[in-house]
Amino acid sequence: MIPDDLEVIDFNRRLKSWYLENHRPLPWRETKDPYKIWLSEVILQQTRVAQGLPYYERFTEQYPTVFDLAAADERDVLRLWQGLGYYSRARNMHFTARQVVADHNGKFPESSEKLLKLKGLGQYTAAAIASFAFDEAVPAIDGNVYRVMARIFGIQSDMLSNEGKKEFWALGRKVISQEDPATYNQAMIEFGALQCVPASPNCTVCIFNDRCFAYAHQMQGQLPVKIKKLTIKHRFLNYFIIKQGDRLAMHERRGRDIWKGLYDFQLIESKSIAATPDQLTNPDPIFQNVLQNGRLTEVPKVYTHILTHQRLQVRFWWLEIPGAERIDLPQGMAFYNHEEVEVLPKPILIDTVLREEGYL
DNA sequence: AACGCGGGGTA
DNA sequence: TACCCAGCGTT
Repeated sequence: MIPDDLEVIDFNRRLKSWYLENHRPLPWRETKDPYKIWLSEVILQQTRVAQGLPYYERFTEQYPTVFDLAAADERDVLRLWQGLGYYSRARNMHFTARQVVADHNGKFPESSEKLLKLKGLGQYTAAAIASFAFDEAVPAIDGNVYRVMARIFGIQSDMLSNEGKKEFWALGRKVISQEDPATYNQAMIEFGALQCVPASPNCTVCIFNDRCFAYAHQMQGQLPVKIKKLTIKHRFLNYFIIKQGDRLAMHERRGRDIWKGLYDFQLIESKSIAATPDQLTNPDPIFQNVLQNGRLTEVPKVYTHILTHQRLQVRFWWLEIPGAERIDLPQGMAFYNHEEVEVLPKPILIDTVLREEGYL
């Protein structure tokens, strides 16, 4: 199971040969530019290649260098990120771009240890950039690689526990090719993505089936071990889309909750699904005043929006204010015209509803 | 060490 | 449904 030096050499020879024949041509593999590699790695955190690819194209076009990204408004960065999820990635990326420009003259630090200090770069991403851009011999272990290692080498400890991670990373340091660490890391990731897939891998055609622990013991379905306790929270959101003319009242979400930095509407959260608006309580006198002055139209559909950790049931009401005279909006809210609404970063749910309602 | 953080694809 | 995806930051 734990390979000796000769086995490591053989393993690397076969892995690299497999990679050279089978890898997908992906744009971030054609460059040594640490900025573009960083961009791709952040985009691909918890994100499939197919989903991230168009975002990578748009970001490299809109912000070709770290200076361009650093000069951008966070709002525009979030808007370009819209739909990718885990929006703290975009905020941290923007923050780090500014830091790289301000503190490092626009050049990325050239070791995984230094890269690790940057916001948004964890052990995996720091190692990936260090090996891909600077050929540092440090293993980059993502979900794919955990799976490949657990199966081939028979690692049965929990890959989500700190103890388990230590074991995987220690073995990774032992197995990684010293001659070509960049290709080794790319190959391990690609092997997990294409051959050693999570469900029903086709082991009969696998180049490692003669030395794979999982295949020998028929434990592909058991490995890797991931012990996760995820509690899903049910929430009921009620949105009032305050509208006057073509303008909508929106505000930026703040604090410790989902969609931080994105824009949404007047929200009243309830303990259960609300049939009518008067079942919702909002003591804000300003909102009550808007409610008095507006014409309420309900969006008939109840939207169910699934996040990893929350299940949202969401209702919308249009609250149209007649005329054009100025009206006080609840704290933090402001009117945005059609063009502005379009460019504000919004949760994908909000974007979807505005489209289905014919506003966008 | 545990938890929170999106959205989409697949079996 | 359940699981997974080139994970990270906060507490």
